[in-house]
Amino acid sequence: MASDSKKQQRVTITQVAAALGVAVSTVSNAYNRPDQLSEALRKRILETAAELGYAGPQPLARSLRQQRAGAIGLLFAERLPYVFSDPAALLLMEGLVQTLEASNMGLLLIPGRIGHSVALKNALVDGFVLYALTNTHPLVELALKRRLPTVMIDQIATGDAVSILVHDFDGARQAAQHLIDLGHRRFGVIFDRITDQAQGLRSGASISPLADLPDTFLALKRRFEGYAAAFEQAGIDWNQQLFYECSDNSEAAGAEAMQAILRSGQRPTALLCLTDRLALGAMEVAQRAGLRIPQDLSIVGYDDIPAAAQSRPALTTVQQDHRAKGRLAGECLLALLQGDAFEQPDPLESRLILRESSGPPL
Amino acid sequence: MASDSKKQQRVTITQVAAALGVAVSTVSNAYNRPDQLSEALRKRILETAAELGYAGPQPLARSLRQQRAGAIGLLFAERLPYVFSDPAALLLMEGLVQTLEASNMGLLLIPGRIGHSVALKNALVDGFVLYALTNTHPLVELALKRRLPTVMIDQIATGDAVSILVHDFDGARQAAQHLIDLGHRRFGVIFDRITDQAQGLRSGASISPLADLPDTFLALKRRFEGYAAAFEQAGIDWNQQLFYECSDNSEAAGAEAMQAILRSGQRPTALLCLTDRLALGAMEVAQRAGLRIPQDLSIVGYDDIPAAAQSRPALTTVQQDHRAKGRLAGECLLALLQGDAFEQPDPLESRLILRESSGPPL
DNA sequence: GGTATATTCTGAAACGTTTCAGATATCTTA
DNA sequence: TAAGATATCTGAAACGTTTCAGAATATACC
Repeated sequence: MASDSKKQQRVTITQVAAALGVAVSTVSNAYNRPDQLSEALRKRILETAAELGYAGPQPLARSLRQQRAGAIGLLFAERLPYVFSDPAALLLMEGLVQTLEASNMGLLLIPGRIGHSVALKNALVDGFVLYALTNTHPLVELALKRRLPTVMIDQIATGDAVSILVHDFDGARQAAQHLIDLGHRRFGVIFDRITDQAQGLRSGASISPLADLPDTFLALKRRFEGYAAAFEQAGIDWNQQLFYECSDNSEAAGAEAMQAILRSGQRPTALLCLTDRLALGAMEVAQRAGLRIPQDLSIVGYDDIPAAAQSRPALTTVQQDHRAKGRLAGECLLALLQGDAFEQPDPLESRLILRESSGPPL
Repeated sequence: MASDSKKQQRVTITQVAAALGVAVSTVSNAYNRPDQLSEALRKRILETAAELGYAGPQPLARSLRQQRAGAIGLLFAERLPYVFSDPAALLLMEGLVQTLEASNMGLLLIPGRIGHSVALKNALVDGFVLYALTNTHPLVELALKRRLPTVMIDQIATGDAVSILVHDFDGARQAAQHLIDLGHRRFGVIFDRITDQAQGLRSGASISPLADLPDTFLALKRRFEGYAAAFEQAGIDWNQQLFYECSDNSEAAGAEAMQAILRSGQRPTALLCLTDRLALGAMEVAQRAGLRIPQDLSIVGYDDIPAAAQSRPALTTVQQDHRAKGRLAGECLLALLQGDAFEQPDPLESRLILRESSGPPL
């Protein structure tokens, strides 16, 4: 009996059954249906299992048989570590996990490096949540190929998927309208990357919200449209405003944008930032350059991440309930898994939160 | 052919093979070993698969056959959503995910509600990372029962598991020594829950670091011992100090602790907090009560979370590299999975970061 | 033309469970 | 005591792949 080899053989249910001379199904029942066998035999089985070092029914085999993985997969455009530094994403995940936990489901974070999709193809999940992806992203297609229940956040669902949307148009329009009402006429707009190579300062024409950008985040597009609607109503020429495309969504990127805007010579009196992280980075640089906020420059963000309320001055921003978004995504996916009647949920509200970073221009 | 029923039958590799009159193994090879069949046939197979709506080899079956899940599981004492609000845990996860991503491994967040361990028993993973658990926590035992490669963070490993440890004793001693050197003699110590019911203000004797608390976090114990060592060397009586046991690790809990300390009448000149979150909560309350920091009260934290550098005044604290800790955990686990030679890694460094929240007593 | 070598494809045995219809044995009930 | 109900256990068929030794066919070489 050469058993103590380095690569120890895993003990299986069959061996436990053989050791006791009972049927495999009886051992299975000992674990899963205690009412199906006598208490005495069950106890003997569990004891023998412990002696032999049986680790209990192997989840992979059980899952194959039952055709369920007990987890849902979260797919994300950025490299995985990034998600842990993004406050909005974290709140969303918190909400998602809250719902899943109640159903005893796990959350699998799937590494999504472009071009290397093996992890996605092999992910042991019962469904997907797609987040921060554009409709044309290669991972989306691959995920849909899996033909699992799917919910897409901030994206128009394709196929049988469910969409979780927010009223981004309204939120953005409120933000722009607020600044217009305060008397602003010259704007800077700072936004996350929409092209492969972030282009920095851009002309308004090149990113007209109506131009069909090849591969754009829906939320970003909707927000542009909201800004544009407010501009148009006030007779403000979109093409005359200053735009800056960042390389990513981070405070550092926002800071870089602000520096470029300062260098540009054109001096907007108000900044519309497509995320709070960009806004906070820009604010810091503006202050360091001696600008008073909001007297010399008004700044309005988007998302209302926790840091927005704590900055000095506190950031005026558009609030959306990221946690609720995550919870809703989880609920929709669980409903889908149960085969419940299919129904697209209503878009979530977003509303302007007035704080200290916006005021009338001097 | 009643095929379009509600619960659509999943297409399998067998059906694809049958449709083309080729062997199942050939279809499998078309997906996994393109060099094993002619390009022409492979193309036909893939086309037929697409027509039939075959989603590709089902991961569960493949995983069972290959005996690998392609993910590792993270186990956590707190309810799952909590982890997303804990800066130290997030940094750790970021590091962990960074390592895993490089090996195309996913990270499964396992819901760990006590008493309901079904998710843990069924988790489809190749190994575990245990974090923020005490050695006697029921989940630990259950995880070890799975007999998978395991790394335990901030915990002495049992069985074949690997331990990731930090020099907490040194870090804590440095923190206490720093305050002693500044001239402090009366201390308050604020710490996270160590008993089922958090007890608030406690006597020093009841939590003597040498008393064997039944179910304590190792890191917390080591930090106590570090404080105690510094106290003893300076002739400061541990039992005369003021202790407060919080109900959880949060800013709110730290705030509550500070209020209790203020009400107690005893007024320490310095506060040793076992985490930065507790320290920041306490600092806020102290300031609101009119205390100047550090003149009226010095505060030293532990962890060096990002918020520590940004508080006013910036928090003096003990730094540990949470990201590196997560990375190391990932590397150890991957090595274990590969069957590499087993070796306990050295504990990580921790060192005092001097900032503005500590100074000589008035 | 015959042997050796590639190339392409196949069959059957795993992987380790759960499930469910049925086989025994035991208990009620009239 | 016969018949029905109940409790306990069994056997075999899935679940959907991958793997690997070998069969069949084509290609190369002397």
